Parts: sequence; structure tokens; C-alpha cells
Amino acid sequence: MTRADAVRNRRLLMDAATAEFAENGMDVSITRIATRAGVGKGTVFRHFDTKEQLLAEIFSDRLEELVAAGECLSTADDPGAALLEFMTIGTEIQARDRSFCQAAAALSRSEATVRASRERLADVADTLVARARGAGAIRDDVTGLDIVLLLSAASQAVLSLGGPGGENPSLWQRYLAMIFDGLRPGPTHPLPVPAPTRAQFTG
Amino acid sequence: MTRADAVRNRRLLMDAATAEFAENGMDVSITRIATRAGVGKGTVFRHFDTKEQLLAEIFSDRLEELVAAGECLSTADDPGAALLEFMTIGTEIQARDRSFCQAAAALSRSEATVRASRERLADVADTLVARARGAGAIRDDVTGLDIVLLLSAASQAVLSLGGPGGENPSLWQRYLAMIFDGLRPGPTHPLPVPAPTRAQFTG
DNA sequence: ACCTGAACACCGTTCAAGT
DNA sequence: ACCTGAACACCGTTCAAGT
Repeated sequence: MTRADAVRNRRLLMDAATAEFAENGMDVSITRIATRAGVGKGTVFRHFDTKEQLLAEIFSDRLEELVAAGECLSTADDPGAALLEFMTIGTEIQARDRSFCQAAAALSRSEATVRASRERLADVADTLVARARGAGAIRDDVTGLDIVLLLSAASQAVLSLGGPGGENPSLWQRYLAMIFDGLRPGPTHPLPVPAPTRAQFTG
Repeated sequence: MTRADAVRNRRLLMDAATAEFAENGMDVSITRIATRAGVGKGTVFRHFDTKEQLLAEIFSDRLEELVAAGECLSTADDPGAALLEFMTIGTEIQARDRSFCQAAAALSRSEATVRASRERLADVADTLVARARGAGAIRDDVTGLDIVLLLSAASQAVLSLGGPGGENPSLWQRYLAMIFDGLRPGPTHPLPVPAPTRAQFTG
């Protein structure tokens, strides 16, 4: 049987790692995480095969947060506003978490739990896009996967300023607004390259 | 006097580091770079105070590439097309270089040489934006700094797919096109947050 | 069953010894 | 004046020894 202190330590480690990764990015040391959790650093590797897997677990949690929000928005009154809200939540999560973008680029296909969350994220994005398109709120050459990939864009733009968005923590809203204006219907230019396929995304 | 082998080694190191950073990101080991250059790893630290400074030197070179391209485009016939071309070149540089985005986020203010290049980049972006606005090619609430920050956006979107854009190496063009459509004049929404100041960018 | 810290192979960086 | 590799303090990861 799994012991009581084991489940407690696992939770302490998840909490400590979540906070440290968010504050300092994915390069924080395991020792630092273990110390913050109040356990020996050997304990980290009893609960997680590798540092990458620990990061994946947390990254997956964040993705599920976004999936849950997206599912709520799937039945909202205004499909266009719902899609914007979905992108807002997704971008805000990244703006608050230094490790999110790094994890998105570094983990991509590796861990199974991440793959599953990404699949669900793509599903809910497809739903939101379909509804928004039906309402005429967005151009019709944009796909759900496009939306998922664009989630990183606005928060990344801000990183060039320095820190975790140290000063100007809400600047991402400006670039999200610009990007969303590019998704609107109207006199758009044809896109030069076809949308990525689901297979490319899932890996 | 600086010896002949010293200037030769410095060039070999810059070339090796440029290639390795582009291919494998900024986490490649100094040993690997030194080996590729054909020198002992102690030599790296004779030419560059730190790994970060070596990265900064290369990053700065890339920025100057873009500045030079921007200066050419400052006198182009079609100011709107010139701005798009500037963003295309900037995004392509990043799509080809795994370390560029990482360096942009990690170095930001630290190194003096980077600061100078960023300043010149902001200058040329201001010029291009002013001309494009004069020609009515873009909305009038977009600044030169906005353009600089948005350069990272399109290439970052693609990173969620995995690798250095392993498969689908031209997908960034799709997202750059969308983003550029968001910069066009017309029925845009007001931006929720003011543009960043030059001081914030320069650090 | 689980925790722990010493031990290992790496990393970036320093520096005494060479030419 | 510069090059070099051994030496140092770290890192992620493993594992024998404890409870």
C-alpha cells in the first residue's frame, strides 16, 4: 500500500515545484524544490522519474485548467466573445508562469500525460472555433489548432522586455488584442501556408 | 599585441558557437562548442568572460543583420510592403535559430552590446512604422516597439509543434500573415493597454 | 514502502603550468 | 600573449543504507 507520508510528500512536492517553476522558470534546481517542499532531494526522484516528468505533470495540470475553461465557454451566448475569452485565459496563464512557454517548446511530444491534455485542448479549441465561425465572428481559414499555437504568441512578445513581465504585467493584453483583430473576418489576405495537421501537433 | 592565432581562434569560436546555438539552442555545452572549433575549452573563457556573453555577442550579430535589412527597407517604394518584409526577415531569422527567442528573453538588459543593437532596432522599426502609417498601410495605434516585440510572436507559435520547427519549417509564415492582418487599418478594436515605452525596452 | 544523503557523471568557470 | 587541461563548485540522477 502507498503510505500516508508518501501521498503527503507528493502533494508538497507538486505545490513547491509549481510555485518555483512559475517564479523562476524551468531551470530551478531540484535541490531548491526539495528544500521548499521540506524533503530530501532523493525523494523527488522516488515520485517522478525525472525532472522533465515533474515539469510535464505540472504543465499538464495547467493545460487541463485551460481545457476546463474552454468547455465552459463552449456553451456561452456569444461565440466570438467566448473564443476571445478562451485566448485571454490561455495567454494569462502563460504570462503568470515563466515555465509555461519553455515547457510547451521543450516537452511537446515526450510525456504521455501532456499528449493527452494537448489532444483535449485541440478538441475544445475546434469546438470554440466552429461556433465562432458559425456566428461570423472570425475569418473562415482559421482552425482550432491555429488558436492553440497562437496562445503562446502574445505572452512571448512581452518576454523581450525582461523578467517574467516584471514591470508591465498586463502588456500581453495589447498584443492579444492585435492578434485577435487579425482573426476577424473581412478584407484579409490569403494565408501563404496551410494549417498544421492534428498529427503534427499530437506528435 | 594580439597574436595571430588568437584572432583566428576567436573567429573559429564565433562560427562554431553560432552554428551550435542555432541548431541546439542555448543549452549546448561549452565543451561541445570548443571541440567544434578545435580548441581547448579554457580558450573559450579567454575570449569571452562568460557563456552568456558569448551568446550575447552572437545574438547582437543577428540583431544587426535585421537592423541592416530594415535600413535598406526604409527607402523602399511601398512602405506597407517594406514593413511586412522587415517582419518577415526578423521572424525567419528566429525560425532558423533555436537560441534566438531564448536569448531575447534571457539576456534582455544585461549585455551592453545587446542594448545598443536593440536601440538601433527600435530606431529602424520606428522609421518603418512611421512610413507605413503615412501610407495608410497600418492602423495608427501601433508603434515601432510593438513591431519589435511582435517579431518573436509568430516564430514562437510554431515551437509548440516540437523541435526547431523540425517538420513544417515554413509554418511561421502562416502566423505572421495573421498577425500582420491584425495590424492593418480598418474596423479595429481599441487596444486595452498603452504601448510600452522606450525606457522599458532599453532597460 | 518510503526517505535520505553520499556518490557519480556532467556542467560552467578558474587557474597553474606550459609554449 | 595566449593555449591548455586539471581542479572546483555546481547540477540531475542513482543507490545503499536507514526507518
